[in-house]
Amino acid sequence: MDAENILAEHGLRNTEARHGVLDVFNKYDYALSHSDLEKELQKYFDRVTIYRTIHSFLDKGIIHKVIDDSESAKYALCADECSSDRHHDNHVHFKCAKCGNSECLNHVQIPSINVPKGYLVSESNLLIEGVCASCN
Amino acid sequence: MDAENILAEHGLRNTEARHGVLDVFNKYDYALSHSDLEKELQKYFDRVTIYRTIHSFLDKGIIHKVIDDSESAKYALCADECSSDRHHDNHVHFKCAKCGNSECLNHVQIPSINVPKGYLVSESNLLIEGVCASCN
DNA sequence: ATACTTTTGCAACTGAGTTTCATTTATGAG
DNA sequence: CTCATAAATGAAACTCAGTTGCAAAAGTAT
Ligand SMILES: [Mn+2]
Ligand SMILES: [Mn+2]
Ligand SMILES: [Zn+2]
Ligand SMILES: [Zn+2]
Repeated sequence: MDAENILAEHGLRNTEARHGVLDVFNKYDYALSHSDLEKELQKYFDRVTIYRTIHSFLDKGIIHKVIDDSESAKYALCADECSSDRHHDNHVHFKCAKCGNSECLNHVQIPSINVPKGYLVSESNLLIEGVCASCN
Repeated sequence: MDAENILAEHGLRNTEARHGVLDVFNKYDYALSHSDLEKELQKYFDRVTIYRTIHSFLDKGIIHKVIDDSESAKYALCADECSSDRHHDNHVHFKCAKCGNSECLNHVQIPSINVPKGYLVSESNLLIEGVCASCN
């Protein structure tokens, strides 16, 4: 799906900054931080605009946060039909110790876990660290 | 085990700051951030000392990092015999949406996951979000 | 084309974490 | 116990991620 349609379907105005950010996400197959985006886009857009774009994409279900022990937050495109109302990003994330990239293992589901009595689960987040297929 | 022994066993000098930080960790049953520690200890020690204490405890295997989608890092005491050489913190972490606390579910192991061909796993980190037993 | 609303740029700000260096403290040898 | 040495601490300054307020610019519907 092209950038214009993605924006329209999630109720966002079609602006150059959003288009540009989407293009960068499509260009890489691993999760990107604000500074990754800024490296490619700072000639065109202000850093605050990039932060705000990340927020609206998160909010509308265009991207999801990839939790990672690194200092700064990373984000990746949602694979399925996520929306403001509901994210279905129930897959495992993999962080490579060699290249440092974190990627979505979209086809590896997070197993359900038995928690102790009294606890209620709403969502899970699983990060696996190791060496990725490209670096191995 | 008392603070002095914990420090000695991990090859750290017995100082007031380290003793104080250990006491705060023992006082709470959930993971603490630097600012949580600072709230209790700022009258006695400099904030930089608290940062450095966290680093040496991490390094020596006295505490481990609790990964969490929150802005700042959190840490918890290691339950088993962890050391510089080896951490055995293979348990699930639980973050409560109500109270905001993250705790170690020390008795809930992270299951092993089948990753795609070509990937090598070295460690896993599982965060479950929901409502904790106290808030439920 | 116009009016209205959202988005953007810019500057200033906050908060987490780090670095440097001089001073103080813990520890082990004598 | 005293002293020498290495390690730990405090203080100030700094870096980097992320946020806020506000005026200007751009998108959208009529
Ligand atoms: Mn993902
Ligand atoms: Mn833990
Ligand atoms: Zn890799
Ligand atoms: Zn709770």
